[in-house]
This record gives sequence, structure tokens and C-alpha cells, in this order.
Amino acid sequence: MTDAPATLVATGSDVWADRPVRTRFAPSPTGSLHIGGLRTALFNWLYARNHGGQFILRIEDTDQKRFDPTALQTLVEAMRWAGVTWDEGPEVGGEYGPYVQSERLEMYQSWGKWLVENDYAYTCYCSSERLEQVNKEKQARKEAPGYDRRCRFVTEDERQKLAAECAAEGRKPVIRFKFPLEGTTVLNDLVRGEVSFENKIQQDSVILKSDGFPTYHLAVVIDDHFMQISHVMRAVEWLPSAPLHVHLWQAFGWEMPHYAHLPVMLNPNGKGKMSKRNPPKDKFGNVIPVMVHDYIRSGYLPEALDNFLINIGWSYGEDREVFSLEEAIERFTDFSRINPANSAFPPEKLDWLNGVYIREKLSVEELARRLRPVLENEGYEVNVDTLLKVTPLVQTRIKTLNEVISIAGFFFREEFIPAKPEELIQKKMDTTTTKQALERSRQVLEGVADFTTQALHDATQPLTAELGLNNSQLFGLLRVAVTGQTVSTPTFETMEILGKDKTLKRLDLAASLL
RNA sequence: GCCCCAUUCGUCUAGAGGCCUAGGACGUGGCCCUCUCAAGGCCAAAACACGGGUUCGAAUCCCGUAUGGGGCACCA
Repeated sequence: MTDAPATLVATGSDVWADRPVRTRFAPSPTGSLHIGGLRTALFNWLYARNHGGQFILRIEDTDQKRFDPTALQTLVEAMRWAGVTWDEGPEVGGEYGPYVQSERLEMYQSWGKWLVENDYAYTCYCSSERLEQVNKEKQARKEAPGYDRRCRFVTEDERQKLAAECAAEGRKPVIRFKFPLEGTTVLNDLVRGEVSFENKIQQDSVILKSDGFPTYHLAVVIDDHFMQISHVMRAVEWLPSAPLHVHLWQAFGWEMPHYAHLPVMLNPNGKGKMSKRNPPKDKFGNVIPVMVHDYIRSGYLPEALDNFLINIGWSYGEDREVFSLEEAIERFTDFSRINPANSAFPPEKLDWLNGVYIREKLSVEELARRLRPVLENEGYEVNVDTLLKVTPLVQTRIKTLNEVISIAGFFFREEFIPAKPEELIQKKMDTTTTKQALERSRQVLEGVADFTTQALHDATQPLTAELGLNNSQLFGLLRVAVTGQTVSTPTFETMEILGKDKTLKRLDLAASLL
């Protein structure tokens, strides 16, 4: 350790070339899954699947202060919804478990102890008050903040004295890593190439907390080692702490995996990363959701969200934006198509893509199957026959499943909510002409024997000439009368599905309201 | 403040020294279609951050500057 080379160039070990690809996604369970997390998971998953390797889900729950007992279930649900299947992890097991860090505490503690015994780490007895004090003083001297390494250079006698003080105050010490004081650490990143760091400005980070839990740094290296992870793909926010991880690998003498630091997703305006606490807004001021569950609730399709996310920071090539997960797997052979630059989250592109999937990738039956729970959640009684007839009508008109409510919800409502009288009156018309058109149309429609779109259209068309109206006026009027809304499914198709009885009643009602 | 990373149309991106008069997509605008709204078709505007090198030749390589982002916790 003391005679570490001045420059340590760390590249993932060659042994991985002969071993199966094993990637992992290691979120901390603090609620639903962050949309950026899903993308990271997707990239790892794609790479493992491309190479016929394994994808592992590991839960990093070492922060007791943020413990949320329901979070794991929510997280698992989001992953499953997105179709990101794991070969090892919670609920599926695996031979390298447990896959929840809080169940691996003994391991971290014994390796932490090993590091201390082998002089790679030391016990630090400093109180948080002292740490604060040190930082304050450093700040006053305009020095970089950070721990002053007092406990690292203390003599054995002093150490024992500090230990006693610490115990007397009822505090528990922490373990800090002895970061090399000089030299350079170079990480060979798979998407960025060589990234180098000056050792002297690094910190002696805490690796084992006073509550006996490890910090991310210790846990991640131990787990990645024992879970035989070959490639670590994680967000760039981890790059600055990568040198610590490099030295941890080095200290343990383990084969380091390959690292690929992924770009982060920024707010749509490019300012700051997407966060739950400061939710981004679109140009109209609407909040753009950050958690996967928000997208589930808003009526996005998993295949569309996946496709969308994969397109940010990675490209399929061949000028293609729409592709299946299978096609993405086939193309995700290496890291060369990953763009190192951060990117702004493009919400309108997601809406477009979701629309593409709804109208081009889903059969009517499949779309109807997905629309049903949306309608039912809204309290509607869904008649399957009606739904199957309505679905093709909404298919080209909705971008999210939820939009079916506003455009075609009236099909599934028992009571009819008529439009306001002024909405019935079309351009260049008035109450009298509108009422007249309504009554005349009713007369004609009553005589239509088979109530089909074509027959209805044919029967109504001559009325435009008779009443001196254009298509837009007459048909628009009928739409509002029959659906109660100005934007809806096409008029004659709607009448056909509603049937003669309801259609005529609604025309009567409309006329009576004028 | 210090460290690290990045920089192609408004946005997501293609681009690995000549294929670039810089391609695709979203969005935007226009036209067509049209019973509303969509969908669809056609067209248009729109970018290599800046300055120096290297080279016969640079969006592509190097160096600075600027800008943006990330990180500097007993959070991950």
C-alpha cells in the first residue's frame, strides 16, 4: 500500500473476456423507480442479454435513515412492468445471494476489518461536531473541504485515548479508507476512455459507518466481486468516486470489472438532472413525472417507454428510432453507440412514440385489453363488445391510454351529459337554424332501418343541401348533440355504436335544450 | 472554491480526416386529405460553441477559452 505506484492505471480485468458477462442494476429502494434508473437498468440488461450473460438485481438498502418497507415491492413492480427481467435477485434468488445488502452486513464488516488489519483502512473516532469544525476552519482558510485525516496519523497511544473518549461519549467509530496521498489514478472507462484523478485531492472516505452498515463504496466493491460482475454500467455521478473504488479493488487484490459511466438525463430544459424533489416542467408548466409509476398511471406503454429511454444516450443507428426490445438487444453488442454527453429529457418525443406504439404496434384486441383497466379505474362499467367497437376509433386519436376517457368515455357512461347549448351552434348558425337542423335530422335518422355508418352518412348527406349547410356545420352539430362533446370519435361511427334509440333520444334532448 | 465529464438544428441523435451542399427523428410552420380531433401524405425553416494549431484536406485529431452538467456526506 505504502509503495503504491505513482500512477495506477486501472482497466477492467482481462479475465472477464473468458467469463460470462454479468451485469447488475443496484438501486436503493426509496420509492418507485426513477426513470433514469430504469434507463440504466435497461442498458445493463441489454448488454447482458446480447452476450447471453446474466443480469442481476441487487438492492442497496444500507441507508437506514431512508428505509421504506414498501419500496422494494414498488421497485420490483416497476421493473417487471418494464419487462426488465433479472436472472438473480429478490424474488428469484440465485447462487450469489443474498441480493439485499442489509442481509450481507457481516460480510462488509469482516472485509472492513480485513482492510484495517492490512493497513488499507483505519478507525476514525472523530465526532461529527469535530468534522464540522474542521470543515469550518478549512473554509475560512479557503481550503477544499474534507476530513483532515487526524486518526490516520495518530500514534497508538493517542489512538487508544481517542477510542476511550469516543466510547465515553457513547459514540461508535467509523472506518475510513487510506487513500494514497500522492500519485495519479487513471480509470479506463468504456465510454470515456482514460479518466485521471490526482490522488492528493481525494478524501479518506468512510467505508463503514458507525451503525455497522457499509457505505456505498465498500458494499459495491464487495458485492460486485462476490457476485462476479463483469461490467458495471452506472451513471456519471459515480465517476468522481471511481478512484476510491479502484483502490478498493486494488487493496482487496480482486479482479476489477469493466466500468462504463453513463450520461445522465437532465431536465427538459437541460438545467439540472431530473429529480423527484424538484420535478421538471414542460413549456406549459405541467409537471413532468420522474418516477416509473407516474408513467404507468398516465397510460404509457412499457414497450414505448423502454424504446424511448434506450434512445436517450444510445442510438440504434440506421436512422431508426422505433425498434423492439429484441432488436435493441441484438444491437447492444458494446459501448460504442453510447453517447458520453448528458441529454435533456424530451417529453414530446415520448408522447409521439407512445402514439406510434398505440396505433402501429398494437392490434385492436390488444389495445382494447389495455384500455379496459383504464376505463374501469375511472369507475366505468366496460361492455367488451362496445369496447371492441370503440377501440379502432380511438386508436389513431390517443397518445396515452388515459386519453380514452376524455375522447370516448361517454360510451361507457350510463347517464348522458349533454353539451352546453352554445356548443351545439355551429359557425354561422343560430338557435333557430340549429334547432331546425336537429329536428330535420332526427326525422331522417328515424327512418334509417339499418343503423350503420354508411347508411347514416348516406341518409344525412342530402340534408346539407336541403338545409343550406356544409358538412362541417351539419355533421359537427350532430356530433355535439350525440356525444356531448366537441372533440370525439367520428360522428356516424359513434351513432352506429350507440344505436338508434340512444341517438334519437340525444337529438331530442339537444333540440329541447335550445 | 476545487476536481471530473461533456459540447452537431429548440430537443433526441447520425457522423470514427475527404462520402458533409452535415443525414434521421420529435417539435414548429405551410399545403393536401377531412364531419371535430387525430392519423396519413408532401414541403419548409433550423446545428458542427469560439479561437488557435496538426494536415493537401477537420464536425471528426491536439491545445486553450467559453458554456453546460456532474461530484466534493457516517445518501446512494
